[in-house]
Amino acid sequence: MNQELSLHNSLSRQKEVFKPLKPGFVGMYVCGPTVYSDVHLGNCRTFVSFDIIYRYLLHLGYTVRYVRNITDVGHLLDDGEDRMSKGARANQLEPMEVAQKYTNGFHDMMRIFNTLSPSIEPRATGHIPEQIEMVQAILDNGYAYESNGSVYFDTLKFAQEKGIYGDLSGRKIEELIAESRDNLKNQDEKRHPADFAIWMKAAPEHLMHWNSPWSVGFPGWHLECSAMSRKYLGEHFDIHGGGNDLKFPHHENEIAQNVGSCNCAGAGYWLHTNMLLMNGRKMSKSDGNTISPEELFTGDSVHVSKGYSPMAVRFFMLQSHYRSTLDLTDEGLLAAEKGYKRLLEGFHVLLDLTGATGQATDALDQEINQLIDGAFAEMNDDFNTPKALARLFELVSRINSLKGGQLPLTAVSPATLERLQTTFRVFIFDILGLLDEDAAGASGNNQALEGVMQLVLDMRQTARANKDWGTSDKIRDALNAAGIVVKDGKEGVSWGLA
RNA sequence: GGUCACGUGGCCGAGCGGUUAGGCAAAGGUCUGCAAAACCUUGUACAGCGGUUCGAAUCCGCUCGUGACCUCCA
Repeated sequence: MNQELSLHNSLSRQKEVFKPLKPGFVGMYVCGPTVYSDVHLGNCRTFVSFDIIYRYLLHLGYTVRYVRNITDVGHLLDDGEDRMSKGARANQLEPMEVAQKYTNGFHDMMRIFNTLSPSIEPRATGHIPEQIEMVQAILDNGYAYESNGSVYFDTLKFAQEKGIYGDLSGRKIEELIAESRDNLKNQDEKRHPADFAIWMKAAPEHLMHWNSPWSVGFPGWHLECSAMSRKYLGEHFDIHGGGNDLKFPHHENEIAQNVGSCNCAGAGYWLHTNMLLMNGRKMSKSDGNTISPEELFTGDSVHVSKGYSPMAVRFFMLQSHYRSTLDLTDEGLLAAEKGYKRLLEGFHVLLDLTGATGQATDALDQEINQLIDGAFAEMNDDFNTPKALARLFELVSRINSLKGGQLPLTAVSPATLERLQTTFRVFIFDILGLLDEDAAGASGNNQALEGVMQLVLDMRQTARANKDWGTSDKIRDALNAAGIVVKDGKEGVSWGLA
């Protein structure tokens, strides 16, 4: 359990042992959503992935400052119009009203998926001065030039002098020269196609704009993350994360801006999550290959046969590694839903286990401890949730066997049983961030149902004792029809929601 | 076109040179009044063709296929 944490660093393209800059503390920046439309599932997968990473770092005992921004400035469209203001005009709303609406929706969805809130959630529009300062610093260092009120990053000069441009995304400046398309707006203002705007002069009708030394305008595409990560995490910090599709140009340019402004590289470890696919293609809001979280929950979509609960979906995501693509399919979701229930049911059974009287030297006792250690070891290996889950499921088999009598509790020590119970609780709820959906529905405000079920099952037991199979089966079938499953065990009857 | 990934048993999905991944589904068995649940057993998979190696799903090459990035995108 005291193993080191290793993680895959996109910069080196290999696993590295994680060493925080300051022992005990971790600074992590994750690129957040652009709030000009509803979140979609792909976003959710990424943020669930980083939620696991955040939770596991906390579990390891780190004090983590988790910064995840809200992009409410918007980015340039091909026609040069700011996305935020475009949405505003279409809906006759203030730009900030649009941003707020979708920010709220994003927060609601993050809550539904049971992700922890970041420590700081800075907004791009709230950090215009910091961004202007960074533009100025880059200009002062000679890595940007002003052109017609806009300021562009001098990518070619930066690449030649620093020699690091392209390190993250594996690109070469020569290739950029050859491949860059020339259909960008203000192309003529740029010295080189690979140059990118860090300050844009606003067109007169542009709604979102601010004063700056160069023009009334707005910050460039990639600047906010550089400015805000530095403000809250410093010139050097530990982890920077985001979706794979942000690697280039967004993250590459972020690094360039960091180095270009203060000669500091920003994050030491770059983590990238892979894409959520549907029908084998990237899920994307721009090309319509998408299913909204709501549609997935309600089943109101041609892509699914039924609705899936948020935790079933979260579990589905945890069954693959964050660096692998994950193909959303109805069959996959169905399997995940059952697996999730099996895991939670195993936890419930485990809580009721008592009477462990074995020794730590018993083979079963040792096996259980090894599986527990294994689950943590898998998490330490680049947050391998699918493998950790595999160990947990092997433990579920042991747990059920202990309950059913196929394995003896006399071969498990009290300490190990307690460790197992603690581990399951910690793993399922704290690390994997799952919620007990059954418990939420069956207990708490549902004391009445508990009482009724107790009565009904008592009556059924009486009937069974009298070999009145007609009555007992009628009760069972009626409960089944009502969505309640009766489970006859060796030591009594239990029930659960189907 | 350039760059980079990936192609695993019925489905999903781990795997990073030698050992059972795991989940779902399926078959047989145990348990049960009958079921359900649970437990046990079973599948001998790694796109194709070569190569390296005592040994390859795992390394190398080629072929085919799919995808991502190169343009806003998690």
